[in-house]
Amino acid sequence: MRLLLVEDTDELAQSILRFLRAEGHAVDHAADAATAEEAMALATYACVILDLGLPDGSGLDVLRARRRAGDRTPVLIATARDQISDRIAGLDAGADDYVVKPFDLSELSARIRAHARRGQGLPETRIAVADLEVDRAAARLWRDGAEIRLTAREWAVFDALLGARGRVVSKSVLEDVLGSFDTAIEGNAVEVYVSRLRNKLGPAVIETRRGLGYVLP
Amino acid sequence: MRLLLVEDTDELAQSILRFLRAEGHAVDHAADAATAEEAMALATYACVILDLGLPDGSGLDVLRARRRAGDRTPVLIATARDQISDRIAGLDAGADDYVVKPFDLSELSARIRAHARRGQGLPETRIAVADLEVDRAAARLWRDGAEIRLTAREWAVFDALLGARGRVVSKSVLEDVLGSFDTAIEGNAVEVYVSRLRNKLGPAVIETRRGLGYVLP
DNA sequence: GGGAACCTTGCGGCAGCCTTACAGAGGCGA
DNA sequence: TCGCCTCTGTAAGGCTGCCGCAAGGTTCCC
Repeated sequence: MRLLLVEDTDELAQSILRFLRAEGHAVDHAADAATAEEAMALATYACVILDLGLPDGSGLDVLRARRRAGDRTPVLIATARDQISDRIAGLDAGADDYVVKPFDLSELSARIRAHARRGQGLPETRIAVADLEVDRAAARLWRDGAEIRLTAREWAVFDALLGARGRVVSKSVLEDVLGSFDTAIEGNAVEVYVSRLRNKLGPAVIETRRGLGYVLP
Repeated sequence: MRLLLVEDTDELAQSILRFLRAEGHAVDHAADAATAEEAMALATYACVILDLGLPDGSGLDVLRARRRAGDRTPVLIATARDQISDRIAGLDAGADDYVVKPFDLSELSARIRAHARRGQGLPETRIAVADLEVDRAAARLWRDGAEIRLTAREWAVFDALLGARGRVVSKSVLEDVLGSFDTAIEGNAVEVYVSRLRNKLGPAVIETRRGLGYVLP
């Protein structure tokens, strides 16, 4: 499969390239953010391995820009062992995975297989819903730049509707979202949460389909 | 969202459960492979966190069994730092990701979000019926881009006709469809619903076969 | 022309939904 | 430990509009 390696340390890059090519992959190499962005715009890759510390800018910016442009190519971030916050930022920026440097090459290979195999289908992290701006990964949302705060359960219901956007979600599915095996839900809890959400989000965001469930337009 | 934690070390399990529940997730807990398998068969999870060292068998076997059964729920493996071969085996068995123990809880959470997000990217399946556009999974339909709203029973009848497209559906079958809600049907209810559907969908969509039933061309 | 099958419309009853209120659980600060 | 606050789930009451029947009209076939 066709891969893109974004890595500025030449020695490391060469050894990774050698290994992946030996495995039969067609691998392109970009040593800086500008080249990487250009390559991703020009070609379609099964997977991109992205180093964060690039000479001409953060790899994260490249990633965000591509995601904003609707690109869903699986991206695997390479980071140093102690940069946990980097990893989280990376995942939230739309990365699919990360590997910790120094990484085992056969492990890298397994991860590439895992991600390329999946096809794809990664939605952007910021989406517009009615007049709201929603960041699913961060579990936050805004209207006119002002943040609207949801409680944990309110978000759980809203997130379930987001995940099935455009499709009708039955009340029993939403009950499932709210309850586990041990804490079952009875009565009209779902209705109550929909009501509370409408109070915060406005009445037009969640539509009722009598007898069927609820939809996010 | 609804999660499943498979972890046999009780102390660790409790602290993860507490954390994830505080984030608003509905989390089920399984302490052995048998329980885990049962839970995954019974409920639909947004993501599963799977420990490999279980008392009654390898978590990998559970994973392989589910994948063989066609289950695509995102699975996140938890493994000890030095078990690189385990990680590779896990990814190749169909896992989507792994975290290394001991892991940072907020990092775990970010990874769960990243994977659960992806699990829902189902493509919508729209089909054309006469001059209508129909999405059966979403229970919605459109003409010229404008949505036509059906009530629950109207949709039940229309959906039954869709499922047998091209074949004649007898009135008694449609009565069954309507009766399955729980109240028995008498009289001309089916005719009434066909009439209401024709009002909304146009007269040419549903054809009458006198003495036999109805067809969708 | 007559009968059977089907279509259409109107309407009361009630299921399903919305909203508000409230009590319990849990967290937090003093 | 106590009080305060937020979040959560249940209960109760009110309202909306869907449901199914009924009645009368229309089409089809013998």
